[in-house]
Amino acid sequence: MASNYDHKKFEKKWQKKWLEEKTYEPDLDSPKKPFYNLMMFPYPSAEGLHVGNMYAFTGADIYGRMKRMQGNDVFEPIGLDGFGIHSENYALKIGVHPADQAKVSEKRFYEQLQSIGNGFAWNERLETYDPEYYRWTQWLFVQMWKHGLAYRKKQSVNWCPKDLTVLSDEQVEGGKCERCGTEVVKKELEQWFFKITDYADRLLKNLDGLDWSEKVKIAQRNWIGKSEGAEIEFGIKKQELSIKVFTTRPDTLFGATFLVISPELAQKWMNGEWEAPAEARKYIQESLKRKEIDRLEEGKEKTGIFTGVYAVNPANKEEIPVWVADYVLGSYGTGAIMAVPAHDERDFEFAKKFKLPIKMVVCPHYPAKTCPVLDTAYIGEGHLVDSGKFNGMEARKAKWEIAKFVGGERKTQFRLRDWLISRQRYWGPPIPMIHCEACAAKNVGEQKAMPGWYAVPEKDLPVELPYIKNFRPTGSGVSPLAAEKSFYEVKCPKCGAPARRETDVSDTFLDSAWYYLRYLDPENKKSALNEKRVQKWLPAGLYTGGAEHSVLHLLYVRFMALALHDMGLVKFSAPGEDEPFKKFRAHGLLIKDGAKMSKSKGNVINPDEYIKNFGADTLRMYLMFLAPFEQGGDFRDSGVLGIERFLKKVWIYVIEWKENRDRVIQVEPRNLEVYTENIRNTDTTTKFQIHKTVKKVTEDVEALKFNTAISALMILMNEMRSDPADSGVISGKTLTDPELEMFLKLLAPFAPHMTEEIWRKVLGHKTSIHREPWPEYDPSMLREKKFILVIQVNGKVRDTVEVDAEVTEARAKEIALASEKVKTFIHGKKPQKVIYVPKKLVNIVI
RNA sequence: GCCCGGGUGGCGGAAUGGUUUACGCAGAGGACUUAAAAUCCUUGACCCGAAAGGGUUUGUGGGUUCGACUCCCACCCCGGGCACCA
Repeated sequence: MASNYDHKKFEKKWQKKWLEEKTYEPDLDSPKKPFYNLMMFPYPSAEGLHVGNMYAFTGADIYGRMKRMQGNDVFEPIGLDGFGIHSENYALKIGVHPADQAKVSEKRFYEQLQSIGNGFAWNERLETYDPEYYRWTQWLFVQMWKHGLAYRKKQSVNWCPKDLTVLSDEQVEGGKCERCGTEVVKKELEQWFFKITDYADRLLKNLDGLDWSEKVKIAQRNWIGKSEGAEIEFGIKKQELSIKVFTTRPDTLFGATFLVISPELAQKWMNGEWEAPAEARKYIQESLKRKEIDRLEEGKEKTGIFTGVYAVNPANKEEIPVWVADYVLGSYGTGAIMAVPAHDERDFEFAKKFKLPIKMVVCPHYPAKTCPVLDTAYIGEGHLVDSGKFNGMEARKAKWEIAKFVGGERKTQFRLRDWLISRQRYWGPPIPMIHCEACAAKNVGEQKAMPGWYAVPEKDLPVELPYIKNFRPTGSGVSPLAAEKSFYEVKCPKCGAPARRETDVSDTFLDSAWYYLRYLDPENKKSALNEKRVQKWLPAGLYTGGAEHSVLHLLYVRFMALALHDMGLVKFSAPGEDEPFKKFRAHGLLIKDGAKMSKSKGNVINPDEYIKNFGADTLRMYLMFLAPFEQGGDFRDSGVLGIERFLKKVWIYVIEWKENRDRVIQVEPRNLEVYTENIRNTDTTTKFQIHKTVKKVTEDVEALKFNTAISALMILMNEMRSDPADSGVISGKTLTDPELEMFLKLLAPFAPHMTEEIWRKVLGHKTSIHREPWPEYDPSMLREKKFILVIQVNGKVRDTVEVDAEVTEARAKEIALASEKVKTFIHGKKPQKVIYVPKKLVNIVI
């Protein structure tokens, strides 16, 4: 008798079997149809895997499983992004050494990742904190250095005064530390940077050719922030000085009624020959101190002060005052702007507050000679007025002419800044650089601009992270490694003099900027990557992950790929291709009962319990059934039951189907043919449904719409179970062997364990269902013989009639007009129009 | 403020110009059972009506169309991201 499916018995068993049989290990060296199914690897920074991780991995895995069955060699690796501040903070929180915690987390995470039933290629797993991995992360740093893409510079960084540590930009939320809520201050520190700005243009341009979630592309475009404009020089009266400003609106130059310089630039002046008035000096110093916090305060009023200096507007030779204000950024453009209050909201606000003149030069109601000043800045199109010889021109068209007129230089600015790569923390790959005082004094070194600096020779890599007791952040702006003499004392690789090793570690995002390359050959002891395999497997077929990485990981990883490509270190399969991921899809966010899951709310779902109670198959399907994958979903306990029932029904159906079939064969082996033939002739609705489902599921999985794919499988199951077949020996409709197998294969990516149990133990196949070819539908089976003709009167449905699929237009209209129900709405009037939509409806307009 | 999503039954959602609410959950009624669970069957937007039937309905208001959840315009609300980038 058909007993219930017991997931506890089967899931572990098949997971083990898949490992033994290497079901999900493709031939990395000679794949026939390589398909790299990559998903963002997790960072183990909590008690265990979050159900949100499982959501992401399951969706990607279902897609990968279909691709595998469609004949691709699918490579679906997994690993741990275990280095870095997330994991270190977790270790600090629970009071364990990060290196010890890593071992615990590794075991725990891998067990959990095993239990969700993904088709991971376990042989290729990697951990970023493994010296065999970070040896090559350091090697990449050295390559960046050698190619002039890594440099060192003094710059202000985010500093949390409570946690006594540097924070990365992404750890600053609304000007506050994401962990303790303390206001972040700025601190000047010497830092390592990667020249991502060199690639700004390419990173932007390449986006057009990428098949990525549109919101991610938009986020990257905004982050790169390309602006085309001009640099225009303003002379300063009575002094030899001049001020250069960057503007995207040279057409409004005649409306520039004052200049504003940033406090940073003002300070530079003060260090030079400028005698700042005491008031200004005070303002500059104060704003330099609290700038970052103030800027983020909502509804903050603009502040500023007059410098006492006047400049000359090069367009009309008018004298205009120079102000210093903190709404102008020192790090963007030239650090100075021309203020055109009539046509810029920020300048308008500033002019209003300090009663500075506002002059309209772009007029929306041309041909008025002058234009009244509006109560907000006018940023729209219009014609120029009050602009000398340019009067009457369309503002947009005059843009470059005016710039040229005053000798301005065309310039492109990017909002993107160089990537700050160094961290004053412990748990990361030490930056493989050595500084020699002796060489510095002699002004020699590997890079002219940075005397005394040498990369650690490649043969000496990795620079191992020592196991030290005092791994806590020091608060003094240096890494805890700076207290370890045995670590930092080295000899200069050039002159042999005593030198000092860099004690900062690199950003976690560098670890994750190349992991996908290492996956292809994680054991490689000779080089960072296996060029042949890289060329075969990349660009990846699909990359999936969270949208929160839109402008961090996803930008860094592209940058590194471009840089490696230019260094000649990687070549992808298509000639000239330099992007690693042609297709990227962001999964949605999983929430709980309408609210975000968070530890403070206590509503974080632990997948373990659900796997234990319902099984991985049920949880996988439930997560995918919630909503479209790219939209996210709302996790509610009650919904799990629906999937549990569905899988139970599948199990019972198959068991009964098998028992029934065996009984037929037992009586007389030849009966199977007769039996099958009978089925073939009796039931066409189910056959139609099967082929329709194959089409639907295939298309939906391809589009990552797993929710509707599951719904289609349910509809088919309901159909299979309805109306006892003519034979009367089995409840529900009877399928032929190939038909039942088609259904099972469609279900296999969603419920890999149960379908495998059925495939091999119930149906007796020798090899895995997950290596079976994906079912194809027969288009001729999809043709319906009849359809429901909808009859409308004035667009409202009044009747429906089942008609032959081949019905002619004339006949359909005739049927519609003959309908009794329709007649009562026509009231004997003559229809003005009768519209026929083939296979759909007739609309009678009266 | 700007950018991106989204607003459809009691709930998650389906439908991208053609029967609104597929599929699932919860609910109601019934069968089986000593009983419960499980399972199965029926029902299932709202209003009027005993019923037949009719009317209304996809955030709001307008428009295009024979026909609009779907396209266009304006507005409101929710979620997410960016935030003085000149």
